[in-house]
Amino acid sequence: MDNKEIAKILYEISEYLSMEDVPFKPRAYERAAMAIEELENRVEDIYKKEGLEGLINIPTVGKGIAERIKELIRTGKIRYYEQLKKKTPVKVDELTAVEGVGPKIIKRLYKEIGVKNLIDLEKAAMAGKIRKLEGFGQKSEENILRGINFLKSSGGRFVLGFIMPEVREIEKRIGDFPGVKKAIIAGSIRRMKETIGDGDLLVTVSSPRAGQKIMEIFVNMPEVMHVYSQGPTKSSVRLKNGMDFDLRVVPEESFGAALQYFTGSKDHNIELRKIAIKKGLKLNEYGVFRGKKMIVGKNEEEVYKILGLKWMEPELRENAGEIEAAQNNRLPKIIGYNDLQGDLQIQTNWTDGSNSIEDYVEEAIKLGLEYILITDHTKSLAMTHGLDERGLARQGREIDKINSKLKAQNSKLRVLKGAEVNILKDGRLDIKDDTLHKLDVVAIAVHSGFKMSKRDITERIIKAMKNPHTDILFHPTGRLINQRPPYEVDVEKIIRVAKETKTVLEVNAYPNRLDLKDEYARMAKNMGVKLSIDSDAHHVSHLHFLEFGIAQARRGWVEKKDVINAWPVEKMLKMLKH
DNA sequence: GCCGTTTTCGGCCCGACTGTTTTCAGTCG
Repeated sequence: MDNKEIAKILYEISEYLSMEDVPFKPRAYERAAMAIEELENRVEDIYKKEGLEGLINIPTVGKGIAERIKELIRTGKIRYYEQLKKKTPVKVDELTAVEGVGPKIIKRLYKEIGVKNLIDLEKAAMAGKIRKLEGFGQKSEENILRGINFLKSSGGRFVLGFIMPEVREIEKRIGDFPGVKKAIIAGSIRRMKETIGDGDLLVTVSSPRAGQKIMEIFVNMPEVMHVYSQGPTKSSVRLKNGMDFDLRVVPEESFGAALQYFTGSKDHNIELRKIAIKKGLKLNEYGVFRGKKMIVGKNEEEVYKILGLKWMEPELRENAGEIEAAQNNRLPKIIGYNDLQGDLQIQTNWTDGSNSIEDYVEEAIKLGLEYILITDHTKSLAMTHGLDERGLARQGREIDKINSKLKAQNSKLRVLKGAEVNILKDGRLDIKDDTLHKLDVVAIAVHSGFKMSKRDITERIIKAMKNPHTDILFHPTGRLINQRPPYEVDVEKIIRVAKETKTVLEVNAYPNRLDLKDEYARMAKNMGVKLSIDSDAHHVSHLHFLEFGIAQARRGWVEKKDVINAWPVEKMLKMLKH
C-alpha cells in the first residue's frame, strides 16, 4: 500500500467526520493525510522498520492516527473507516470532486433524497429535486450541474506533473534492462501537454529475443492492473492508477520515424505527410519512402530535414505555426529546462506551506537557484493564517538574518521579501501601501469571488494591477485543471493592461494550475509582456514543479528573454516597478 | 486527534464569499 492510498483513506475519514459535525478531528485527519502525501519515505517501510513509534514521529500523526495506519498496514482495512462508510454509504471522493459540494451537503442529499454517488447526484439535479430542499435553490442546483459537467469534460485525463514520476520510473526501468538500447516516451507526454490520456514508450532492442523478454517484463510490472494485449512489437496494459500504457519495440532504422509519428500531435503529423506527398515521398512510422525504397528513418532530424524542415522541440508540434517557422528557419529559441535562476512564488510555514524558509533555502541551493522570493498569503485569506503588516515585517527581519548568514557562508543564494497579496472584491489589496513598499517584490492574486461576471472580475484585477506597488499577477485565470474552470476574466484585456502597467504575468508551474496556459503565455509574449515561471511551492519537493511551468512556457513559444526569473537577480529587480 | 520556548490540558475555526436566507450555514484550500 503506497502513501497515496493511505492518504486517500485518511482524507475520506476526515470528510465523514465533517459530515457528523465532529469538532477538530476532521482537520487532524486532513493534516495527517497531507503530511503523508508529501512524505518521501513509504509509510509502510517506516512502520516495518520503526513500528508504531516511527509512525508517531511523522509530524501531524499522533497515537490515534498511528494506530489506524498500523491497522491498515497489518489487516488491509480500518474498522473505524468501515463503520463510518456503513453509516453513510456514499462515494465521498466522487462527490467532493464536484466544486461547491462538501461533506455537509453530501450528508443531507444522502439522508433526504438518497444520493450516493455522482450518477445519483446528476439525476437528482436534472430532475429538479435539489432545488426543492430547504436551504437549496435553483442556483445551487445549477452550480452542482455545472460542476458535474466540468468533471465530465476533464474525465480520463491525467495531470502531467502528478503522473510524471511514475512514467519516468517505468521509462528508466525498461531502458536500463539488458538488451534494451533506447527507450523514449513519446506522445503527449513528450510534448509536455498539461494533461495526458495514455503513455507510449518506444524501445529498440539488441535482438528479437531481448524484444520478447522486455515485453514479458513490461506486462508483469507491479504497476500493471490488466494486460490488454502482448505481442512481439506492441504490448498494451492498464496501470493501477487507471492510465493505459503501450510499449512498442521498433526497428533501429525506423526509430526516428516512429518517435516522430508517435510524438504527434495528430495535426502536426497530417501537415507533415502532406508535405511529404508534395515532394513525391511517403511518411509513416517506419520512415520516409520514395516508392518502396526507404530513404531515412533512423532519427528525427533526418526525417524533418528531408521534408525541408528544421528539427523542432516536441513542445512546439501542435500545428500552430511551427511548420511554417521550421520551413523558414524562424523557429523560436524557446526557454531551456535549466534556464531559471530564481523562483518567485513560495509559501512557507508562516502560512499554508509545510516547510520553513531555511528548508527552502537548502533545497534551492541543491537545485542551483540563485534567488527565491518568499510569498506567503496575506491577512484576508484567513484559512491560511495570512500575514498582516506586522507579520510581514517580522518575516522581513527573519529573511534579513537568513541573508546575512548566507552571505557569511559565501552562498550565492539570496532570499527576497515578497507576499502573495490578496485582491479584495473591490480590487483593493489587503495590505497597506507603506508595507508593500518595503517588499522586494509584490505579487497579487485572486482567491475568492470566482463567480463574478466577466466585466467585474476583469475590472477588479485591473484595479489591483494599477496599484503602483504591484509587480506580478499570480495565476491570472485561477483555473485548476480537472477541478475548476478559470474565472471569466478577459485575459486579452489583462495582457494589454499588463503591458501598460508593466505588470509581470505568471506562468504558475504547479501541475494542476499551469496558469497562464500555453496559448495565453504566447499571446503575452507576442505583446511584449514579461512573464515569471514560479513553482507555487507549498513544500520543498514542489520546487521541482518548475519543470512543468517551463514546459508550459515552451509550448507557448516563450524565450529566455521573456522570463524575468531567468535573469540575474539585479536585472530582474531593476525591471520591476518599484 | 494533534500539539507544546504559552507544554499534558486547552486551544485549534481564522474571513470572504455565495446562496440561501432575514441572520446564517457551507465551501474554499
